[in-house]
Amino acid sequence: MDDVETRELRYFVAVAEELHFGRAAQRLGIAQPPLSRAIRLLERRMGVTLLDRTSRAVHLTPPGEVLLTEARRALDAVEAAIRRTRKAARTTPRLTLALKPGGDAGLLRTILDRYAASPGAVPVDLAFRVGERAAMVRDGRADLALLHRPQNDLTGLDSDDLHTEDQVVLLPEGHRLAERATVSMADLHGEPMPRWPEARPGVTGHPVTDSNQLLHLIQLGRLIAVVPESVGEYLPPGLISRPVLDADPATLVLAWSQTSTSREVAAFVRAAVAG
Amino acid sequence: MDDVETRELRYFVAVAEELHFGRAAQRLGIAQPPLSRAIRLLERRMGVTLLDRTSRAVHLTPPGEVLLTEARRALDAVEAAIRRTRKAARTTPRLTLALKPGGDAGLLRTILDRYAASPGAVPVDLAFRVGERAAMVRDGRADLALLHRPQNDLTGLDSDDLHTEDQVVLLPEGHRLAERATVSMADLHGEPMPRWPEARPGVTGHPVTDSNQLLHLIQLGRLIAVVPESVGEYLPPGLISRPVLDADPATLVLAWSQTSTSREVAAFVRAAVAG
DNA sequence: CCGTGGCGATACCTTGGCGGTATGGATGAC
DNA sequence: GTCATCCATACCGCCAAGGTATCGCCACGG
Repeated sequence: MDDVETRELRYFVAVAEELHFGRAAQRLGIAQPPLSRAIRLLERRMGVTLLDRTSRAVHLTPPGEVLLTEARRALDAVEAAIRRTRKAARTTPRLTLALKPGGDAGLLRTILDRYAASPGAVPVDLAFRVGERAAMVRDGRADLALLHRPQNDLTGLDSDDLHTEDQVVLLPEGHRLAERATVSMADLHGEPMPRWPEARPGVTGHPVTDSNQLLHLIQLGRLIAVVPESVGEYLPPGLISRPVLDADPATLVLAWSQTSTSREVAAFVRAAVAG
Repeated sequence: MDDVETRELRYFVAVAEELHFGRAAQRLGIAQPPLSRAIRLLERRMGVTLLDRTSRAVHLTPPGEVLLTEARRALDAVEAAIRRTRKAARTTPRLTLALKPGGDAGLLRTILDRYAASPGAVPVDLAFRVGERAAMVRDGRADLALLHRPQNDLTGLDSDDLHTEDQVVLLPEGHRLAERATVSMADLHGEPMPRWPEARPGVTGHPVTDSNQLLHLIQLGRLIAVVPESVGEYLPPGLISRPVLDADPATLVLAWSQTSTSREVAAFVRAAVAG
């Protein structure tokens, strides 16, 4: 196979995202002509036209669309390789656990204590992120993450279930559903819902980036949200929660990379599921 | 992140596999000194010692082991990107379906007919492989594969179940279990079992590469094997099958890449599950 | 203890190709 | 028609990848 270098893939991704050679070159920190040449060379070697260029506009061809997706994936894999290698070289191993603030259903304290008491335990760093937690595990920035099934995409990850709980809907006071003791998914149809970063493709809704923002938007009557009941236990004033009887239960899972061979990750998982 | 090129990863993988700079250089078609230099440069940029070298032997360090695994994965991703892009560029699309000879439980004829009758159907190439079918889908050599769950590792693949069947054990005539009408998994404990190429990590057993070889080895009394009952229907002389009552049923699945956006793959899957 | 052979590292040179600047050529806006 | 925009082409300089020759180290045979 004619060798394709990561540099060429990075160049292609930049152009494909910008759809503009000049801006892409600027983003890459090189001049435009070498970029044009590099892309043309890549196309010749692959024997495929990746971009339709007129002097007015640049478009991706269908194979170009494919390469954009696949090249991003390949570049992620290269980055993950480097990160995991560097991590493996650390003399003092540590674990990084990615989680959403408040997204541990109250279990984390026990898990951390139990892990810390196990032989060979290493320090655990907590990385609080709203979205991107699965991506962090995939590319090696985190060793473990607390995710929710089915909300998160667990592709490429191994996981163990920690806890399943029913879901509730968060409503502003005075909402038309606030008088009901319980609601069903059908009642929520048409209501504006949040879309978290890194949700599975196909999920639509109002983009939100953190939970305070979400609570604020609900309080203002702009959104409602379905969340695990443990999240709905302590709410700021102006918000109420109601059980959603027919919502799929949310399962809190502990996830880690399928490629992990780390003794520390295995020990942490053991501690987490032991209870 | 300091850019690492695929060339450097290929060089590292070659050295890590050969554990010998001279042979690795020969395999790569370059001279030994540039290879030594490239590896050293890679180590400096990553800030990690990957290889312990004495003038007598070369060993992988623990981070080197990690990089070997991860670099292979990353190189596979790059290759898959190129292959899928080229495939997408073909003016006359085709589908490639990887399957094990006889491993279709008799369903394939119907599926192919139904797909061929669907609008927009394209020619389907069949790739008969014993192992490696999942890998073919992952790296783009095949668009679809018939696999068995839980025997195959479906990581990175989407799949739909086609058919579930109970399993039987294949025995040579005169085997100690041959007189029994049925057996249980416990009865098979300690018996020599086959290990197919590309089995999930952790599965142990006598390596076999094709089904004729397997049948022959069973006939010779060297092995026994648990297989789906459709495989055990027509057996060469000297072999008998007995139901294994408590074996997990084997599910024949149709699998394809999670990253596939191909209209043709989607149509084939629809045709396959429609019945 | 001293050759000898095997192997990776070092030194030094050559060259391909990557990136830069200048400019051309096509196209749409007015 | 004129101008602006934007990608392609032409040409140049330089770095780094690859080649050859050689060194230094170590295991092994005698």
